[in-house]
Amino acid sequence: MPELPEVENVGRALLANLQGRRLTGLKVSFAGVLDPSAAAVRRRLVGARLEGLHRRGKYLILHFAHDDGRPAYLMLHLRMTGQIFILDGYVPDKHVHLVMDFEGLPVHYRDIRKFGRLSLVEDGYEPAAMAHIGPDMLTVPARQWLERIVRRRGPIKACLLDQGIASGLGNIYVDESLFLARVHPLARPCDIEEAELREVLRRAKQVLRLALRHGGTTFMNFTNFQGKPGNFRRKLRVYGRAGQPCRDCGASLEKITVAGRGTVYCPRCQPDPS
DNA sequence: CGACTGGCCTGCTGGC
DNA sequence: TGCCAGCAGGCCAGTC
Ligand SMILES: [Zn+2]
Repeated sequence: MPELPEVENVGRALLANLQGRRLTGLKVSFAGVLDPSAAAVRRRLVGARLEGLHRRGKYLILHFAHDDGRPAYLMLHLRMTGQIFILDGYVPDKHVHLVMDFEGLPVHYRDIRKFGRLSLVEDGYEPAAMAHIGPDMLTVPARQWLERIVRRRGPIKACLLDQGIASGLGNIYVDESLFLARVHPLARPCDIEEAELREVLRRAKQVLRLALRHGGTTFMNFTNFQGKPGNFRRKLRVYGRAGQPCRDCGASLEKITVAGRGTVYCPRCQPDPS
């Protein structure tokens, strides 16, 4: 599922292929992915040029401008299974909901579970729709992140998934970050030493940067912009490895549910907080 | 306000 | 071989 590194790669791909091009047409086969409506998106965007984009966490905002200077902003969130294909000879299947035409170059939006959204917003950086989204996890200063998390009483895993504290981590990289920081997913930030919290942030940034370099983690639902699968999955330490031996100590990795998500951790490397 | 839960969706898997 | 329950999870609305 696309997390920060995958979304960053999508953004780079969009810029590399489409910057300066004009959106000349929009074919909609499932309007539910467009907010507030297919008609509104078409009216606002068709005819405008893609000038740039901005990413915060897993959100992308595409910056368009019409010839008269009028701006238009489209916020994109891929959620679980959203994908964008800009590939020669791509044949859309039943899960392709949009085809955006950029002066003859077709851009396909595909989403098996239909959780993803493309929303018109009023600002290119701080739209109202993102008012509750915290700073980007990759760049948030440690001091700011600590202020936002240090008094929380819920499980640290739930806090790392809470995009209002900092944005960008999903289930995969949360489990990886906590393993690397040797912190139990149920530990509470309000009980954790500051140095240990700092280590969680440091590891989270490290994991995100590493995944970015490797083109992201690819399951069956993400293809990076060259159409090649990302190869970060091989490097995962705990995610998807329940019951297998810890790569550090050999103990059998355990699986529990935290914040409604499957959670894998090493009972020896990440000792119980109680 | 913070913590927690259910619902949205579809494809895949395992049990019978 | 087919059927179906259960699982996967990011985010939001609703509840306490
Ligand atoms: Zn271990």
